[in-house]
This record gives sequence, C-alpha cells and structure tokens, in this order.
Amino acid sequence: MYTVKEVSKLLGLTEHTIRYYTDKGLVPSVQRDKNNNRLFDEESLNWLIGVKHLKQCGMSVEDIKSYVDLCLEGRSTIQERYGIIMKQKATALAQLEEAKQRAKYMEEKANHYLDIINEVLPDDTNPGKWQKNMPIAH
Amino acid sequence: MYTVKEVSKLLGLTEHTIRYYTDKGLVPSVQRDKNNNRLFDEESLNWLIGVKHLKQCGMSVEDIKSYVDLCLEGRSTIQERYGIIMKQKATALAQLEEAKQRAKYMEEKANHYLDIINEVLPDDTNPGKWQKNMPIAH
DNA sequence: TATAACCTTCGAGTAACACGAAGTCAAGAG
DNA sequence: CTCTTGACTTCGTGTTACTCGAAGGTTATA
Repeated sequence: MYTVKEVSKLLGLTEHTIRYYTDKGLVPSVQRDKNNNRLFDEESLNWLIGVKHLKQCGMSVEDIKSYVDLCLEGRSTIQERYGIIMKQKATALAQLEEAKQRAKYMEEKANHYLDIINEVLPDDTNPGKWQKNMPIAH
Repeated sequence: MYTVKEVSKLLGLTEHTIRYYTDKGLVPSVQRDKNNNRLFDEESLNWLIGVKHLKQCGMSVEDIKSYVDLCLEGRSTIQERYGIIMKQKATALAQLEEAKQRAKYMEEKANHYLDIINEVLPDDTNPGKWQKNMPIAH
C-alpha cells in the first residue's frame, strides 16, 4: 500500500495532481485509512498509470472520467471503450513521430550553436540580423 | 508572405495561438501589411517553428520570450543560449523515450481489449471487479 | 510535551490558450 | 454603388488543469 507521497515519487506526478485526479474520480479503487489518508494498492497504482498515459495522449480529465465510468459499467461498454483506446493509440503514435522530429530539430540546433561558438559560421540565429541569401538557421 | 490563416495550416497551430505568440513577442521578425494584418515571411515562419518546438519541450511562453530576447542581443549571449538549447534537447530526448513507452502501452491496451472482445479473457479491466489473484490488466 | 513530518480539505491564483463580440478593409455580385 | 462575404483586427471574458498555500488533524520521535 502506497501513500500519496510514495505514488508521487513512483509515477513522477505531484501530490497535488494525484489528489486532484482521485477527487475527480479517475481512480475509483483508491482507499482511505482510518485517518482518511489516501492509500493506493497495486490496482490503484496501475489505474493511475493508465490515467497518466491517457492524459498524456491529450485526453481531458472530463473525458478520462467518462472512460473510467464506462469501465465501471462492465462488459456492455467494451466496444465503446475499445474505440476510445484505438483513437488514443493513434494519437500516441502520432505523438511519437512528433517527438522524433522535435529531438532531431533540437539536436541540429545544438550542433548549429556549436558551429557558431567554434566560429565556423556567423551568428545568423539572430532574427533581427537575418539577410536575404543568408542560410536559415532555425 | 503568409497570412495568419496560412501559417495556421502550415504549422498546425490555431490562429488564436499564433496571434497570442506574436503579441507576446515570440516572433520578433513578423511584419504588418498596410491594413495592420500580420504577415509572415520565411524567416518569421522558421522562428515560429522554433518557438513551437521549444514550447513542446515544455518551456513556458515567458521563458521562450527570454530566449528570444537573448537572441536579439547578439553574439554576447551565445553561450547562455547554447545552455538553454542543450537543456531543451535533453528534455526532447526524455520526451521521446516517454512517447515510445506510451505508444507501447496503448498498443498493449488495444490488444488486450481485442482479446477480451474475442472472449479469450474475462473483463478484468473493470477496477471495481478486480480481485486478489486475478491478473492485472492495466 | 513539543516538535516534526506526514496527511487532510478548501479556496484562491495562474498559464496558456479558447472563444466571441465588435469593428475594419478589399473584392466580387447584382 | 451598395451589399454581402470573408479574412483580418483588438479586446475582454471563460476554461482547463493544475499550483500554491493556509489551516488543521494524527502519529512518531526527542
């Protein structure tokens, strides 16, 4: 059983965010101890991991709540839930492509700065100084 | 030269966001036509692409503004700018790893749903029905 | 017994848009 | 020549998802 603080360290979410999610009903299986403190078992932890992934896919808290409610309704909602997951899976794959591009861009940018620092190129990263026929640095 | 609408389509940002960024000074090279409409040339477009990437790395609008101001100051700030870019590059690489994990998770989740729909497994994605000794589905 | 180290709820504040109203301007239709 | 369409403008409010801090309860250690 994990406290909010422990879950925070395990998942890399702030304690505030974890309380916010549980209060919104995104982790229906979370329990309380005799002092009213939130207690997460393995199941709650796994649910929260799922919530975290769905959130990072771009789903709103409200939409995740709807999904969780569908889960609580049982088998009859499986097709609908599958549709939601398929959509978020597509989003995740698109995000992966974007992340690759972003990493590549930042790497090139860093190398470009190195070139400037080594005086191989003039400082054309300054937008105010850019002139026609100069290579574009951004 | 591109209008706000064209830039919106090119970069996948909303027109609102583009105006917001230019108003905040994140694209210093953007011009206006005789009717006061924002006009983007190649340079402005490239700057906005850079801003978009920095934003997606998790930088705040305020911090990006500081970075842009450093750029406008010229060569003397190169080392500082290089430091910022190196940090964001590290972030981008970490994000790439997370995106991979997320895509993998969503793929497994989708396959799991397929198994349930094909009645290979019971519906143990329902947190309210989870029991000890049952396999964890999330 | 007090001091710290946890946890709680609650309410206000913030970042980054998102949206809509109200107005300007240029081009094409009748 | 007026009218409508459509894209742009500014400005001000609304929304989401936190984020922070205050005020207070409980338990372990000194």
